[in-house]
Formats: sequence, C-alpha cells, structure tokens
Amino acid sequence: MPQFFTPKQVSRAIQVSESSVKRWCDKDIIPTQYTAGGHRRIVLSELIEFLRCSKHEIVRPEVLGLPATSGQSIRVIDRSAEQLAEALLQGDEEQCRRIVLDLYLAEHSISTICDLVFVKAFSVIGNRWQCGDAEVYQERRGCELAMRVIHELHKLVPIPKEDAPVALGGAAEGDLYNMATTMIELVLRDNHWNAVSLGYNLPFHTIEAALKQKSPKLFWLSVNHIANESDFIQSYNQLYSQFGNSIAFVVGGRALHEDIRKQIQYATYCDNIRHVESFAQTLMSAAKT
Amino acid sequence: MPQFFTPKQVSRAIQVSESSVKRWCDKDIIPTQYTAGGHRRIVLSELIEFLRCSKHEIVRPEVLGLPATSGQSIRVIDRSAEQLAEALLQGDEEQCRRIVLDLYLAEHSISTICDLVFVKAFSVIGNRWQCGDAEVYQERRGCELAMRVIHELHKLVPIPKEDAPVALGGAAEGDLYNMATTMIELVLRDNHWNAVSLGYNLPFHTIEAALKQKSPKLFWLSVNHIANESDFIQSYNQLYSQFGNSIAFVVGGRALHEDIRKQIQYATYCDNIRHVESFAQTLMSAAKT
DNA sequence: CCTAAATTCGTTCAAATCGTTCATTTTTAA
DNA sequence: TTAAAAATGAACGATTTGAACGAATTTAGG
Repeated sequence: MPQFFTPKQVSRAIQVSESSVKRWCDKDIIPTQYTAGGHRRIVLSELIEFLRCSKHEIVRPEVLGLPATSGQSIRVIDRSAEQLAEALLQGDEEQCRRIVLDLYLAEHSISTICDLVFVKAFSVIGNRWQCGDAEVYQERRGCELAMRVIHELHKLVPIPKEDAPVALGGAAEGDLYNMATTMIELVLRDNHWNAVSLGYNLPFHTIEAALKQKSPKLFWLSVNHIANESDFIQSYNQLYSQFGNSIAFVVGGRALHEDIRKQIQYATYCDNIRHVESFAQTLMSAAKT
Repeated sequence: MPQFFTPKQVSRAIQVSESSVKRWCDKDIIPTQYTAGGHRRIVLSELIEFLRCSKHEIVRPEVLGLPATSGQSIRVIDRSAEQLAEALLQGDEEQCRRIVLDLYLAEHSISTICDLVFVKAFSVIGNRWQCGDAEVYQERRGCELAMRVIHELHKLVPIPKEDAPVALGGAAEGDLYNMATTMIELVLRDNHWNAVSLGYNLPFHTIEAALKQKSPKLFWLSVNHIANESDFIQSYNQLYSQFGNSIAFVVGGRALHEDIRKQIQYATYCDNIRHVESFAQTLMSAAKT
C-alpha cells in the first residue's frame, strides 16, 4: 500500500543494516527522494527495481505492508500457474498479487510471467470449467483480478521516453478479450516501446484512423474471436495493403487458425507473448543500426 | 483564480505529516500565504517549486500524486470533466491521473468523481464523436486509460474488513461495458462493503450460481446493452423471484428504459453512481440497527 | 446573520532519522 | 597465501519527524 519507505523499514524487510541502505541511497544504487529536512524516502517502484537487480530478498514483507510471502521468493515458475489459477478462482486478490510480485522479484521477465503464469493459469481455469469444477463467474472474476494485477505491474515499469518508437494495437471488432492486448502493451513498454493498447472490439475503420494519425513502427492485433471470417479477412487485408509496407504487423490469438493465416499477410505471427517480445526486440535493434 | 491548498491537503499529496508541512511553511521552505485568521494557504505554483528544489533530486510528481491541476470547489469539478475528456482523447495518462488524484486529494468523494468526472467525460467524448471531432479509437483508448486510473483509485481505498457485508454485481450477457460495474465496486468498497465485480458479459446462469454461493446482501446489475429484450426480462425475473427476498437488487444503465423497468422488479433503480452509494449506505445502516 | 460542526492553529514531546566515525567482515588482486 | 580495497554493521549526538492537545478559525446550513 504505502508509496514510500524509510531506510530503516527497507533494512528490516531485507535484513541488512540501516547503514547499508543509507549508503546505497547515497551512492544512487537506490534512487532516493528526500524530505525538506533531508530524510530519505524510498519509492516502492525504485525499491522493487533495486531488489530485482540485487540478490536481496524480501524476508519480512509485512514490514513494508506488502503481501506476505509464503517464505522465499519463487525460483520455480512451474507451480505458480496452478497456484495463480487457484487464487483467481477463489477471488483472492492478495494471493494473486503476492504470487506475481514474488515472480517479478525473482527476476522473471514480465513476458515469461504473462506466458507461463497468466495465460497458463487461465488455461487451467478453462480445464476446470470443462470438468464442471468451476463456474463461469469465477473465471470472469478472475479476469477482473488479473487485469488489476497487470495494471499494477504496469506501474512498476518505467515510463518510456518521448522518443521511444511507437507501438499500437488491440483486438478487432467482435473480440471481447482485452487481457492479451493489455499484456502486450505491458511487455512492449517493458522493452522501452511507447506502446498503447486501444482495447477490444475495435472496428477496422478506427484502426485505420489510428494508424494514419499515429504512424507507429509496430502494430499488433489480437484475434480471439471472429464473427465473420470473410469480412475479417477482407478488412484485414485492406488494412495491410495500406500500411503493411511501413508498419510491422504482429498478429496472434487462438482464432487465427491456419486456414485464415494462409489468406492474410503479416510481419510475424506469434503464439505467445514472448514471441511478440522477441520480434519487438529484433525490430528495435534493426531500426537502430 | 489562484489555487490554494491547506497543509493537510499538501501533506496527503506528498505523504508526510501535517506537522512537517506546517513547519516547512514556518521556516519559509514553502512560501506561504495566510488568511485573515492566520491559517496557512499554499499556492500550487509555490508547492511545485518547493518540490522541484527540495534538496537533491527532482521529484516525480506522478509518484507523489501531486496535484497539478486546478483546485477544488464544485464549480471547478465541472471543468474537470472537460479536462479529463481532453486528456482521455489525447491518451495522456499522466494528465488523467493528475486530474483524478487532484480531485481525490481535494476530498471529493469517489462517487462524485465517478459521476461528475468520469461519466461526464465520456459523455463529452460521445458528443465529440457525434460531431465527427473524435475517432472511435480515441474513445476506446480512453476507456483503457480510465480503467487504469480507476484501478489506481482502488488501491487508495482501504481493504474492507472480513465481516463487512458482501456485495456482488456485474454486467449481463451481451453487455460489454465493464467500466460502470468496476466503478460501482470501487464506490461500494469505499463505503466499507466487501464488493466484488464479476465483470461483464455474464450469463444469467452464472450470476445465479454466484448469488447462491456467496449470498451477498446486495447485488448490482449494470445494463448498457440488451441483445434480446424478452430473453433478458425472463431471465432477470427468474433470478429476482429466486433471490429478490433475501438480496437487495440494484439495477441501472442506459439500456434499462422505462418499458423494461415496468416489466421487472428490483429494490432500486439508479441513474448514477451516487444513487447506488446512497442506497448502499441506507441498507447498511438499516442492517446495523 | 447566526450557530454548530469541522478544520486548522500553535505548542509540546517522544520516536525516528540524520551524518559521521570506526571496528569488523568480505571481496579483490598481487 | 597474503595484503590491499571495499563493503558492512554498530554507535553517537544533533536534527527532523509525527502525533497529540486545547484554542482559534473556517465552513456549511438554517
């Protein structure tokens, strides 16, 4: 909850001496703000960033008012998805936050967390539902919770610079799933793109307007549901013929099966978030040289 | 008109004690004006100057929740909606955050902010769109931004106690707008309800399951779009006949026009978020006595 | 205009933090 | 292996902070 911490709080949380924390602040290892009287105040996001880059762990998270960790930070990501699925099904917001924050602190990349934890958790939830072990409302509530946690991760990612390359994306008309596109926005920002999600259920004509006005370097389209396939293909191809030369089209989503992929053009098709990340990294380094 | 802040407001904004702010005023670290009765009044520009110059580092206003726009008063809240609409259309996340946090720090209630700022801003955006001054994607991006800010407000609201009365709600099947239901969740939590939004596009059968399993004291249903009216009415009435006696049904949304309202039963119909808040307050105080 | 409720004032005081120094432990390099 | 360099943790008086209090001021309504 709290935005700021004193050196003493931080020192107790990670069990080092207060002196060390103060020294790190002075050496700018932990970027620090100061009160008018000269007392150090450490911002949560800076602390998280520091913890990720150092080998220190939060031994006593309760000192910082952070969700209580079960013990040590999670190095093994496998079981996390199931744990998260359980927490999402139960509607346990604290637990969700704890799992994700722990993984983030353990230096797992955001894209990995998205793929192996979030996406996988919802796959687990889907299976449960098919077995009759979960209600629809549990899945929906889980989506709400997940979106909230994703937004919180968003705040831990540094704000992209003004001159960062622009990326734009969303989910097309008829597609009601905006979690994927929000995750892509998050991961691209984590990779220093100026990424903006336009949300879901986007008519093609407004995508066209957005691409024209913003002229991004990268455009992503998440396709989880297609109302009318031939309409979709026609609209998409018109969009691609207009911008495909100047903008990298990244497409993905479970509705884009092979039949459809054969009929459309794109720069890359991605099965998961890490594919998107890799492509974005390649594109950016190519643009630099 | 110059924008004044009291030491208490400033202290909340920059997360120090009121005593410290007062002391800094007295030491002339923060240039201060005084009322006839000797109360301190801090001008926004001086506050920003203080934060910039205070000791070492430049302050990150977005972290501090620094009020960066106009002050309080009901007159100004009108303009806030237009300012927010502009910021949402531009996709200016920082500005959105500042406007809303500013209003929050000026101690406007969250329900007021929802009604007179968020809802109104989207009404402004709708008008712009009708005049051809705004693209659809700008509105959609605005929704994404607004949701993010609402989630941030969520974090400022204290976690409800375990024994707080339970409230549950969402938007029915075919309804894709979850902003209203997320705002209701937020406001109810602000009123010490254990409120949970199940999201949007909820089939009635899963609402039934949720009500059965959670047995809340209050159930809200946001209705902004109805695919098939007779189906909706039938499903709703079945739900009401099952739970209407034990659970307070709160309904609202622009799709619930008079014709439909005549054919369904509910505890209250709400035109805006403050109505929901009032009803919830009444319900809670009634339950206590 | 007046009253009542809410806010802010000025003050005091205990607790926390500051910067600094120094002995000890850990790491690095010869 | 040994010596130098660097990092750590503890201690100190001086300073800053946050919380409390009755008194004074502002604000909201009738």
